[in-house]
Amino acid sequence: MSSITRPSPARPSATRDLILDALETLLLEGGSSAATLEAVATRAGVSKGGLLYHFGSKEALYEGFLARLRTSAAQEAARTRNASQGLIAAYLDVSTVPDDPGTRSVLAALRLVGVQEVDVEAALADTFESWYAVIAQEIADPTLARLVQLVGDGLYLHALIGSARPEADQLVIARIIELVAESR
Amino acid sequence: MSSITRPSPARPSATRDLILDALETLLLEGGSSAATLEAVATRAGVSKGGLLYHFGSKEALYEGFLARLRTSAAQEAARTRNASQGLIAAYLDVSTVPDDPGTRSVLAALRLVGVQEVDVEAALADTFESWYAVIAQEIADPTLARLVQLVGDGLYLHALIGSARPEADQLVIARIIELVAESR
DNA sequence: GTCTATAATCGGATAGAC
DNA sequence: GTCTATCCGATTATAGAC
Repeated sequence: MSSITRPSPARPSATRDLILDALETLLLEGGSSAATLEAVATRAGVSKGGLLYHFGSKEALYEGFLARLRTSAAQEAARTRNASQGLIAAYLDVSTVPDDPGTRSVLAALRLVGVQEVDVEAALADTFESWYAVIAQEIADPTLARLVQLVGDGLYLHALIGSARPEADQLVIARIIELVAESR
Repeated sequence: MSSITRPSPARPSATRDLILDALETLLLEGGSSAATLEAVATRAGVSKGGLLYHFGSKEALYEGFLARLRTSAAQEAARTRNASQGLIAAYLDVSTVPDDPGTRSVLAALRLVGVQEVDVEAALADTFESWYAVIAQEIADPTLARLVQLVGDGLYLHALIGSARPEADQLVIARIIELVAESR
């Protein structure tokens, strides 16, 4: 019966994702003030009106972005969970790679912290939480697990402000791996 | 000769600091979008025109804020350097206290990351750098020093998104202290 | 030094054609 | 589903009185 012409407005359409990609890129380039509806639309190759068909307001746009962040982070965490070996190293490494899709989304979301329209903080907290679950599965000692998480988050913060130190950070990661090995 | 009526516009006046305090508070409460010139002026108890006498533009206002961040962070680092004993614990503890004046300024600045007008990232990088210098003075092993810094920055990030875990984080801090002690 | 207009611009959102 | 045109409110910045 319900073969509606207009697809359920909350579901993946090609344009929807293009728009969210454009938003992400603009957030990374110039923060939330650069991400005007006009700019996002243009970057996505549609008009402002076209964008507003998919996301009825700026708030809806932000919510769409955070929804995608949550689901993709959860998926990535699940995938990593199975990869199992070298999990900690992989987790810490990815935090230092600004080109990784997951890292890009998190860094973009970090630039959205503080906006009125949506609760970015909660979405990020959930994201970090889903990764902590993966870490905790590998490290029995909860204090050490939290320590690993905090180092990873520190790496994110440095990626955010562009003050990473690749060589030093690799040594830190190696040291962490040692600590984890000793704890078993 | 030059006994100008108007004080050198870049120097501390009571109102100037009130305005910067107001900006800081508004950034913490509602992010950069909440910090309009009007809102900042009202919060500081002056009119928009009054504010613009001290800071000729929004960019100038932001620069004033970052300048104060740099100098106060440098001063705090210098002070801590002399306190010397329990330095690492103090450094990590303060990262978890959102009421500490220094922490407040850093968190406010973090909410400014990505704005067009000024280079917030560079100011924050300098701030973190001045603390690293203090840490490195206490910890001979540079890898361990960086690890301590990363944990501290992870704590900042969690303070930013409101996902700190006071008990767990205290245990992590205790563990770090042990690691530092062992390394001597 | 501080205030009250006021100008100029920009961003979000609606209406309606195609 | 996408576009153009338009409206409206908010925001930065200026001008000039006190």
